[in-house]
Amino acid sequence: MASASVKDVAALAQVSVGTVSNVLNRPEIVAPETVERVMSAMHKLSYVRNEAARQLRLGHSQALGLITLSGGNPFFTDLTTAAEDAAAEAGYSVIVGNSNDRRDREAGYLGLFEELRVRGVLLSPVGDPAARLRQLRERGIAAVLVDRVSSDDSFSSVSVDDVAGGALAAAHLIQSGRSRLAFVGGPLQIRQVSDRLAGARGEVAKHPGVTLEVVPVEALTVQEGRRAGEALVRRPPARRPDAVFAANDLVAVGLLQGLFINGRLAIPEDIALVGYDDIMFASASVVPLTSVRQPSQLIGRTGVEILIEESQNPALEPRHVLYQPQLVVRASSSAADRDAVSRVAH
Amino acid sequence: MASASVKDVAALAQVSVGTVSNVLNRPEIVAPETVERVMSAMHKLSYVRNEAARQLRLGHSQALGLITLSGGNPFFTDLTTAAEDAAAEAGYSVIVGNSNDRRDREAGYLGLFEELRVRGVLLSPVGDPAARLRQLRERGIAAVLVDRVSSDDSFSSVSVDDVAGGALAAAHLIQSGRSRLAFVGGPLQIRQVSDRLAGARGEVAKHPGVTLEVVPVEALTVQEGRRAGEALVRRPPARRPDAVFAANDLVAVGLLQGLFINGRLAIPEDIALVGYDDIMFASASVVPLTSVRQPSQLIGRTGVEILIEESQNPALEPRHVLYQPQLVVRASSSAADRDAVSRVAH
DNA sequence: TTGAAAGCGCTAACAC
DNA sequence: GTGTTAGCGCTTTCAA
Repeated sequence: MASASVKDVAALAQVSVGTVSNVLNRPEIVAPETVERVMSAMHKLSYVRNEAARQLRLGHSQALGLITLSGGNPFFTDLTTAAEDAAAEAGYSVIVGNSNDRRDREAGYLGLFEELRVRGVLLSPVGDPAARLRQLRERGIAAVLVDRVSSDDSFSSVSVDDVAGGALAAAHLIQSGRSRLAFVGGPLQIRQVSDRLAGARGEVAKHPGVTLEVVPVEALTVQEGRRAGEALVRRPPARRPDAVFAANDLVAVGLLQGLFINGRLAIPEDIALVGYDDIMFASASVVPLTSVRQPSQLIGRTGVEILIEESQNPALEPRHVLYQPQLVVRASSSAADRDAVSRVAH
Repeated sequence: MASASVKDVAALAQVSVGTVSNVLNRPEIVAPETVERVMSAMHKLSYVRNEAARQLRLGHSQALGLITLSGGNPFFTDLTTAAEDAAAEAGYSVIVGNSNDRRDREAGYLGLFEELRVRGVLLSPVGDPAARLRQLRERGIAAVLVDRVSSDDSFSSVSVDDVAGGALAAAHLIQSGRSRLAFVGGPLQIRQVSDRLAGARGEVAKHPGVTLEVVPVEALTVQEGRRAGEALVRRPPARRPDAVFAANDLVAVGLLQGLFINGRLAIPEDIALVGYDDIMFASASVVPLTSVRQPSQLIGRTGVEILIEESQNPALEPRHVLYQPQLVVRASSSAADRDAVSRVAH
């Protein structure tokens, strides 16, 4: 019942605990015959190394912390899986926490990771945690941001150009002949959200006569998107936008439910819709969704790689990797695409 | 740089380390004025408790392990979130791992959790890990299964009646007038999959003239579903099923892509489709999906609650909680529903 | 190649 | 109320 320790193994194998530790960590320096004997003792006692003791002695764990904005968003699950794979290859494990866009939850995980003495933290920040991250750095914990923070360039970042992505979406809508755009997203403290909006604004500014309205939502979820869609439907038609850019695909899917399924507006005829992330459900939604694609797996993998390098060498110059997003056009913004599909349906 | 320890705090506050430990763990037994002094010293040194040392001393961690079958499946993300909430309320944290239906990955996480000396493990098993779990139990680590394992009733379980769910789906399809059913799912070693199939088989057996074919897939993913759909499309129409029951909604969404979007078959006219889980994308898919709903959050919460109780009292009798699934009918299996929606679209 | 011993930071039992 | 101390299981010098 009480777990066997190195001591028990040593006793059974008739060697010292130092030798047991050596077969665990540097088997090449101990005599093959001794290795054999120790291994068999471990097996007999079903010995399992105590990670806490190891970590206490070493001064830090073999884990990385990852804080995502939302566990339900396929963009982050893809990113997470890739991060775990990259970490595993380097012998690290990953502890994942979701802040759900809340500063207090982010702070909570940062505290937990600090107590756990993780080697580094990869995070999609809510607001601006730079001060907190500097404190972790003091303690030897590296940090890499998914999406850089404005106030402190001393932390490496891996991001996608969200301003460019927002511009891409708005330009496409304007080119399709739309002039009353709405941006549905929030909270604006999230950089991804405000950048996508800024990109769209920049594009709108280039086209006189085109307007952009902001419809705020409390979170980037299907539910909030549906609520926003229902509110839009209740407006008199003349006051409705003719195109909507959603801050992510979850919101876009919710808008589809609110506008199309419940609200009975035609997409894209009445309102054209563009989402963001190109999650795997985008192409299979009730009206296939035009979306801005991000390389989620690449972001996760690159982030972990930089994090591991920096945790091993804190003196490294911070790096800022910026990937470019890509527009994927489908039926929700293009009548041609819509008809191609709906003709088949009947 | 080197982290401050209780010793440093004690020195600065001019008390002993025992007192520092007491303000950390039982502040009510130390004089208010002393608490004050110690707290301020902690703050000055930005002291953060070393969880590894605490855990080493205590003999176990304050964490629970959770192993899901798939991180990309919204059913499991819902379950996970609810589990985390329930754990947090009781002062535990949750470490999550995805086995992706692979035994070796499941074994890997079980090993990691054992090294971490977690208090308990909640898992959706691949195959039958009962022997391994008994070994963890020896070490004082409790286990609760999401979906019970046949070979050992001594572990508590929280599951949904998958046999009933499969019967529900098949009965609905047969009642809608279909007679050549196909079940798309796999691997069959996963209990959820084989039970859903068994339920469907039982229902089919009651109706002479109705057949059920099994179309195996390697994993319950959108990609595998799409592949299966494309294979079905390539068959001569007479050899195609007139109804498909997918082992989960991810597969169903993939089938929708393969059959409808790429294959240009009419859903439900040519093939009626039923999925499983009722994820939030089911109602917003290209043809809204009929699905069997499971109480994912309730499962996660109940599982954690039982786990915590059992980790505190290993002598408890194992419990088996069984929830009932519920059929949600949408357009993918019912022409009436489909027309209601598609009429609006034009 | 192996053994002996110190010490990582913490908690809890016991003494004062 | 507070101080002293042993020891959790491990790794890593240093000696032999």
